[in-house]
Amino acid sequence: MDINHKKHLEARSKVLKAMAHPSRLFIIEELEKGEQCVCELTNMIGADISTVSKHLSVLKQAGIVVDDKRGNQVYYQLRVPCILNFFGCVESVLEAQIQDQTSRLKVVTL
Amino acid sequence: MDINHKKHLEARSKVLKAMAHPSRLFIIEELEKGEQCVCELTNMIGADISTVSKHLSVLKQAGIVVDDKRGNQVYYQLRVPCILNFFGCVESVLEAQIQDQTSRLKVVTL
DNA sequence: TATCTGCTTGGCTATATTGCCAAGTAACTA
DNA sequence: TAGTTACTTGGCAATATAGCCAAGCAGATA
Repeated sequence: MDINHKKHLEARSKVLKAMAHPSRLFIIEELEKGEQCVCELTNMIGADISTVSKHLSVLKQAGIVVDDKRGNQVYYQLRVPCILNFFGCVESVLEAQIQDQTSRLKVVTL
Repeated sequence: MDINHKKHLEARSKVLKAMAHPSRLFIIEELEKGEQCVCELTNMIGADISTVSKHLSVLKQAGIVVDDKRGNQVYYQLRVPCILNFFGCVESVLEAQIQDQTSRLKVVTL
């Protein structure tokens, strides 16, 4: 595995890691609908505003969102438009898991 | 955010989290080419075999790979065929990052 | 049977992540 | 100017993750 490939894998994994949290996935979903301020996201998520702010900074650091201060509010929006597509495969994995569980259940109840 | 949505986000984030490591991304890439035994992956990654085995068990737990013991070797393969597509969006994020860096460089060198 | 190979698991330490509270900052408002 | 709102940052404790070594186990081989 050459050094460039290694760096590329590290870069990819950082993006995935930034997305790999329920609240951050929720934020991404909401931002698909349009920009949102921190306070609105905080209301919807129901955690401390400092926690939400830190999640947003993780997403920003990873290049997934950008922020825009207007007045005393900060609005976040997605930086890339394709995140929705992104989940087709995650869903396939989840469906496969459900099939597994179902077939195990069948074995048990036979 | 209702409870079902929350569970769904948790399930999604578990899959992403399982993928969010350079060695595990490497494994996924290799398995796209076809099944591999633990020893081959270990050679390519260059870590302890126990480390690689644990990475594989993370991927298995997440439903991304399946294992098949043949003789005294264990072969792993992808459980879902779509992982390659999956990265289109990650790449967009990375490209956006590079654009950012480039434009910052331009500002500096003007 | 004894031993070797391929792999997994337990145990450990080092490091990272999460989420809250408290403190700090910036922009409005009285 | 003083106070309020919206947000970020620092600090802390709890928890999770990563990687190595050592030990265990299953299957092949002598």
